[in-house]
Amino acid sequence: MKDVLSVTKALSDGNRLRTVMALREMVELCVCQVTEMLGVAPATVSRHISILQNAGLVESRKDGRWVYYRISETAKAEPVATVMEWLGESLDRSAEIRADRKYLRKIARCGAAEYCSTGTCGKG
Amino acid sequence: MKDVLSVTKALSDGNRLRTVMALREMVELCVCQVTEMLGVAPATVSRHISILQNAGLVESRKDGRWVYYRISETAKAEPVATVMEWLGESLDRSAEIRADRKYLRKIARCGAAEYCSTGTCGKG
DNA sequence: CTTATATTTAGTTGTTTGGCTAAATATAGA
DNA sequence: TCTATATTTAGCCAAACAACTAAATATAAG
Repeated sequence: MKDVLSVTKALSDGNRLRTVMALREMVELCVCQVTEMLGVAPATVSRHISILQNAGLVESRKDGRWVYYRISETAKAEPVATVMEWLGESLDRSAEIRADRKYLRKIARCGAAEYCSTGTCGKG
Repeated sequence: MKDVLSVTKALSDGNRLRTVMALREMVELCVCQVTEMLGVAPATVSRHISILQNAGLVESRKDGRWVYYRISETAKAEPVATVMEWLGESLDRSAEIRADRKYLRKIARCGAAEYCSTGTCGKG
């Protein structure tokens, strides 16, 4: 039951739901990009993502100064894929998630690194 | 997003997960039966069940002094059915849920009313 | 009508959780 | 090496939450 609880608890916060949906949309994002999207402190985002990671929903890849996160392979396979499918069906048309996607498109125009460091890509 | 959060929050507590699984197993249970199973105060169970009900996961039927709860029709239909399916796949073999089922079989030998009121059916 | 039982609501308490800032860690680049 | 940037960890605070008890509500039965 602990495994199931770690997943439901991970998904029982609005900022974490937004993060999961953003990763489903963009395939891969670094912490600073998620931070921009959510509008909360980097430390807070880091903690949210680690909760998603401990639940097995996301996995990471380190590249220089950046850590990129994406939906984990186990989250794409059964039985957790069932939940992810439900999230998609239930949130794809949600106003908050649509607004996030609009914002993410702006971020995606530049590489993650450029976006985070230079501020030359509409950041802020 | 609020709807999705109400469901994930409802499922992010161990006693509520046990309650949902019990209702999946037994079709219908009154508050006092769930109270026996969980081993917490009736008021606590009542509050847990109302959270499940507000999330649309269970529905009730009043019969005299008793209020019977069962998995709601909307929880059996898409898209929420997807989540319920995941719960089944993930928890059917869980130790806690198996123990609950064993206990529920004892309760099921008598009617709900008899079990709760008389104490002549192995209650306690 | 009175008592007993089932459930819910109200109010209290300790724990968990989400947010912050500050400090620590890791890496890139001057 | 020294500085700047990205991320994480630690520590703090306020809000949310799960548990309890006591009281309120509803119904059945004597």
